Amino acid sequence: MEDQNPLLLESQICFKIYTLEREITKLYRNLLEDLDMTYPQYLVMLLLWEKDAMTVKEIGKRLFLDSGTLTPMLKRMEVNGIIERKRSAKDERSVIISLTNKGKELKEKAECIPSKLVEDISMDNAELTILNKTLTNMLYRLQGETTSN
Amino acid sequence: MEDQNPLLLESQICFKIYTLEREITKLYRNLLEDLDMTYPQYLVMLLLWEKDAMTVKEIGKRLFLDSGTLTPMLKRMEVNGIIERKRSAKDERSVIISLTNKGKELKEKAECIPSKLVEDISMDNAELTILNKTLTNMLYRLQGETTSN
DNA sequence: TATTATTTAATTGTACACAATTTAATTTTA
DNA sequence: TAAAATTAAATTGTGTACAATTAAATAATA
Repeated sequence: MEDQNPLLLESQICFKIYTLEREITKLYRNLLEDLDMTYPQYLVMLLLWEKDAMTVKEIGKRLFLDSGTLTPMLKRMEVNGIIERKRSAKDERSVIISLTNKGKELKEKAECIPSKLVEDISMDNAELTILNKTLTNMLYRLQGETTSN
Repeated sequence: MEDQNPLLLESQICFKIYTLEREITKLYRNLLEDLDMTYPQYLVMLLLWEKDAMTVKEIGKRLFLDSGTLTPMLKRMEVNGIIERKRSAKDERSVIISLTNKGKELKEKAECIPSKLVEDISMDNAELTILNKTLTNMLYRLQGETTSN
């Protein structure tokens, strides 16, 4: 099973992660269609459902996204009426993102998503646990390099 | 280690894959900077270095990308002088993508990339093998659903 | 305290990604 | 063979990503 040619596309784990990410986004696209949000937007909502009212900075830190991505995305979410954006009174540099009532109400409709997703993926728990561990390990190594500057 | 709240962000494998994909793209960005190409463009080049002259259709099938992504990307690669695009004489609907001399010459400069990447990731072979297997499995399940329509 | 440095978002510009539609060419079939 | 169906790219429109820069506010310090 050794790889003769390191340039051979199929042998590359990175390509699989690249492809898998898009397949997963596709799954979420279907699951989130009713909620009228995208996967990255759903990630923001997960944070806010867990703890309402966070700054853009905090959200960026948790999702590893910068303002160039978040600012326009959060504006779209504001237009859709699921979040509010307002400057912090304490520190005018910061923008606080909080849920609207509509945004809060969506939580209930989203509760079923993780289980549906696990169903779609249809892998047994043992394998998922190993995968989770390996991904965590890999992520730790890569982010150790990247976030240290 | 069981998860109380299934909506908790950190517990989600999908988020890790989403994050990992961007970390990997970041690694490639650095490695490919000299070659003046992006990661998706590099994937196209891998295919062409392996077998020159493919249609857009074939490339899309291998990379799971559609013409909405490929057409503008291939045009950029053409502008950069690494590939050529021309209509097939046999079937005017198809566009054949082939390497220019500059594109062929880049292969040599790219030979070192996989090893550098493995170095950056710095995971042992056993773990990489398991990861590869699990990713393949997961991909098989997801694409089995998605590509069947 | 006035100046400098840092921090937080926003902005600008480039490059994917993909759904949906359009256009042109080729096949199929009535 | 003419009409209908299919196929391959291109186009249109929306939504991330991210590097690099800018603007405004706050913190640090000379």
